Amino acid sequence: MQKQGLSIGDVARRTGLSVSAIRFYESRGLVKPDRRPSGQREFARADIRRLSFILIAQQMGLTIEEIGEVLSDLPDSRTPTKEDWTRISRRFRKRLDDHIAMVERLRNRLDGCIGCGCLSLKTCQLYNPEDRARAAGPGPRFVMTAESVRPPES
Amino acid sequence: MQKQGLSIGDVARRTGLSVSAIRFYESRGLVKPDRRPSGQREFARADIRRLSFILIAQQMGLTIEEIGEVLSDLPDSRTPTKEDWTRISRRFRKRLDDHIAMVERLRNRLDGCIGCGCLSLKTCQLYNPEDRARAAGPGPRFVMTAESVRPPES
DNA sequence: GTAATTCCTCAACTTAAGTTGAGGTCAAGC
DNA sequence: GCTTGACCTCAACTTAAGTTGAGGAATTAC
Repeated sequence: MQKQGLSIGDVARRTGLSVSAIRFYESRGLVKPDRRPSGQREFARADIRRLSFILIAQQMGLTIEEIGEVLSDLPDSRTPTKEDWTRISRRFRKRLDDHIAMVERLRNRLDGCIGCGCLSLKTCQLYNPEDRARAAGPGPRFVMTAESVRPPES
Repeated sequence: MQKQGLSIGDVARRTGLSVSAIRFYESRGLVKPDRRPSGQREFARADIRRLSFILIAQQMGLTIEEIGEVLSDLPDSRTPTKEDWTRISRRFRKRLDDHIAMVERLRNRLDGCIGCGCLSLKTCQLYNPEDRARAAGPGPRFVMTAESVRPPES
């Protein structure tokens, strides 16, 4: 049982992440690898799970910052248990449910518009400005995209 | 019947868009207002509908470029009819359906993981690297976010 | 007739999530 | 024993969808 810990390259290979992405996640506090005397990073086996989790969470639309908050619920001292991870996964379930409900609402409203063919400013619900995302300001708009999360059979 | 056309400020007021956003959309070819002799933009009434449509399409996750392609299906010469708009809306319906299906797939897989509590590298489907979005490279990741599209009753 | 708006262009800035590259150290293979 | 290859840091670049501001012209309001 080699208790040597993994190099960043090992972790990259096992997670499919790029080395630069892993360093970036560290800079954001999502992983905290040890350092060897030489200064090189030394990851624990549990970090692979942590990093894989980041990928899943991103697929669900969480930002790096949000993921950091979620992960801060994991114990820092001991290696996380099944229960630790399960508790966290359950929260995601709610998020996905909310998201699906919202998209279905949008679809229903669009259906109404296809039906009436209106797309008219006064009558069409889709045009209701109150209803618009209040996410104004510079920077990219983050929205749902079908492409960004690939279906199982690519 | 004043056939004067609308100033950019008028259009901004009626759509809820900012003046700078409208100029930006013009720079991307999504609207093509006339110019007055003085150089000021002059919008047609139909442009309001065009711009409102952009907002809806964005809620559905289309990029500006994609929206430009969709809008290029509208006749440039005559004012678009109900049928023109309906045809375009119908395409969105498909997009939304695909998106919902994908998120539901993701949810089902997460359910499996909550059930087994595994989140284990070898067994958990969520960790399958093949399954990961192949959208690598710099720039922001565009993903579905529940917050970015506000529900009707804020 | 002038002051206050509104409009014009163009360049630079913003955010997120990383990538790319320069310049330099460390470890492994032969 | 030295040459690859892996690793280190830090700064600059990328994309999307706009915003902000400078510097100047046109409209409107009184």
